[in-house]
Amino acid sequence: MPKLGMEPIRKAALVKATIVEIGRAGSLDVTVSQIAKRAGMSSALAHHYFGSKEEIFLAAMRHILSLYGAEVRGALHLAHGPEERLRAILAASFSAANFRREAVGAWLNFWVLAQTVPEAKRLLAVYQKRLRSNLLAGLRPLAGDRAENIADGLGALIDGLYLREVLKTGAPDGAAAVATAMAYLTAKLERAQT
Amino acid sequence: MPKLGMEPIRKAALVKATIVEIGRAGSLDVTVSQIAKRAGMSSALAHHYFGSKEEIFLAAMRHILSLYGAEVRGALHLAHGPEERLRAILAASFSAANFRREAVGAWLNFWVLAQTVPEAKRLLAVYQKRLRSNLLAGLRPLAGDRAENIADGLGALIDGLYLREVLKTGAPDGAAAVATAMAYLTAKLERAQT
DNA sequence: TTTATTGTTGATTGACGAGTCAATAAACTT
DNA sequence: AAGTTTATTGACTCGTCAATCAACAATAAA
Repeated sequence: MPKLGMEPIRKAALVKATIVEIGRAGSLDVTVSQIAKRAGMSSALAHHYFGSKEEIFLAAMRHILSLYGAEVRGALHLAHGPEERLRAILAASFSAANFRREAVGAWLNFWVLAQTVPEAKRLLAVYQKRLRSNLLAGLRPLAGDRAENIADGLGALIDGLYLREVLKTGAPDGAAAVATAMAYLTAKLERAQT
Repeated sequence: MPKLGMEPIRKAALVKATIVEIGRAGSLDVTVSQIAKRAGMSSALAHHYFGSKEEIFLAAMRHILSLYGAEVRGALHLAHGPEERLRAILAASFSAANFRREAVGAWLNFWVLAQTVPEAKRLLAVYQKRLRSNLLAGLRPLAGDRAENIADGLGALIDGLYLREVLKTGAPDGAAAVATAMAYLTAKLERAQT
């Protein structure tokens, strides 16, 4: 059976399985065996490819972060003008892919991971910084030097909407979240123009 | 040594120690022994009084929630008029007592706990509901039927500001958080009046 | 066809941790 | 004084889990 070039395939399977398992368990208390099993291999193999559980978690984080990043970039690419770009960022943030229960659960737990694991903290900081600078790019033409202020509030609001999604029962509603964030935005912008 | 009436004292000590340890560890991966040690007793005694680790966590949650509730109630008591009351809620939310690193860390982890433990979820839901109704009471006279909309956004914003505090390095800045939340509020209110 | 190299796992190790228990002691009751 | 309740702990059980290892299989390189 052993063909060559398995490494990327297995790694990808493990990353995917990790996100699913964390989402299912709702916590980082997931065993390597569970993850490996879901990914269709032995736990020994998981260790073989990643070396440690922590590395598996970090890889999963990078994956979620890069998925999100790609989606934002894609949406930004199609959008023209500041308003459209801002809306695109919000839409990507709450898109079906990112705002699904399992991803949101994983996200929350990565936040916890960041408290202990410096590399996890770093990754999250990168995400925050990128979001901030994307928002600023859209906001500056519209709000001038009030842009930073608005961007920080909007960033926190986005994170808060994610957080609240965790406690909700029933299917996630990305559209509602986008609406809330857009409402914040327009309120702030109208005010900035005065 | 054994005096009578130790139960409440020991329970209180354990609750306090739990919050400190969770804050320190940045996760729920805290052993009963650690908690008990910090509270100055054996782990067996902790089990004796609480029965299980989960019960200890829940007691700690109730404590934090009730501290917060008391602070809001106290602040509300002194405030007159809708605007003042809203400001009071925000000030209480980000007061030095609630917004300190260790409490924020514990808060985040209780969110995680809520994913697994129904009682924890219930407690968090109670908190959310109470916050919402407090905000609504202040908002309705100012914003009429847009109050609900604003309250939901503001609630999420508060949670988001907490979340972001976790990643920050350095001392927490409650005043800045209040300012951000107030800015949201005034922007929304001005808009509502139109 | 030897000899690496890569893929793969069952079994094992070693550590840690929640919860239990038996035993001891001080205080209260009668 | 004898008996009961409350406080307290060290030692122990039992389970779990991350990480390692020895061994085996298949492909590629020499």
